[in-house]
Amino acid sequence: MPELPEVETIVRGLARKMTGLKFSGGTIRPGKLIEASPEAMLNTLRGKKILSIGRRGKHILFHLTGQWILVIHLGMTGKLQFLPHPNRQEKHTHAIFEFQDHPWELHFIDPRKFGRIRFLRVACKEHLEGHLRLGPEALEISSEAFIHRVRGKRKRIKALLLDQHFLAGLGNIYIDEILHAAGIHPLKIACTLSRKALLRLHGEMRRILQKAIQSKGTSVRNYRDETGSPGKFQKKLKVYSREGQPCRSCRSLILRKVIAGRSTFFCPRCQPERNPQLK
DNA sequence: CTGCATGTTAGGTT
DNA sequence: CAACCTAACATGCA
Repeated sequence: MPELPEVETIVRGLARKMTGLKFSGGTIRPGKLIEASPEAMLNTLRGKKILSIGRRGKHILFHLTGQWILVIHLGMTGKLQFLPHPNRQEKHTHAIFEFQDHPWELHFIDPRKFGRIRFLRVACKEHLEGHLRLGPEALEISSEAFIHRVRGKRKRIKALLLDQHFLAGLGNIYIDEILHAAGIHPLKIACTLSRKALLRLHGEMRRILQKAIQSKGTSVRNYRDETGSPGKFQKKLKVYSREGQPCRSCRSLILRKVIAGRSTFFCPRCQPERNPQLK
């Protein structure tokens, strides 16, 4: 569920409350969500201080003393909740982290278990990048670098933007919204898009991601921030999950089609498959 | 019961 | 090598 704006919202919230805290212990359920054993992870964590909390793509990064990084990916249904200690665990709580001299705890909850908690010791930024293997940040890449990166890519634009190795941070919801705002059909082959179209795509990507961060993310199903609050951007969605409803720009009915294995929503009029000036 | 779900990746095919 | 599709992961919801 969480894409860049949701992860960014969580990271900002956690950074405000957790920077400087020192891990004291906790409870970790063994399972696929956790690399390494719970004991090993708790032993490594104990006594480490949180220097900063950041984000790379959809990964949450807790930078700790001793060059350790706690990397959390929320998958589809993962949640992080910062709660007063002690707090009851939910049915699908997989880890609880506790802190020295601080009466709050961090819960990691994930019903579908697509999330991951990893622990990396990295000497430098390049080392971390080698582990994550992500493309440039969607909100950091320049328009020229973006256009350059699309060159030679014969993938459908929807599939290309979903690929985290190409660009990090976008997911199914925001891609549909961005393509609609840019007037680009999701099946267009990326490298056939004009320079003008790519400039517009880059601009709409920035605009929509920033607006979504301002709205604290999109809660269409079960996304919640670290306090349990939903986002507000779902009120501003123009195409996602609106199959059969009129386009808010032109009143044409929104279509749904599976592309790259994912539900894709688009307006056939605002996002023509063929170049409009050719017809 | 069926179908679907905001993510990622492995494996097979074209 | 590039790109496509499907399945798999595990659970909840309409």
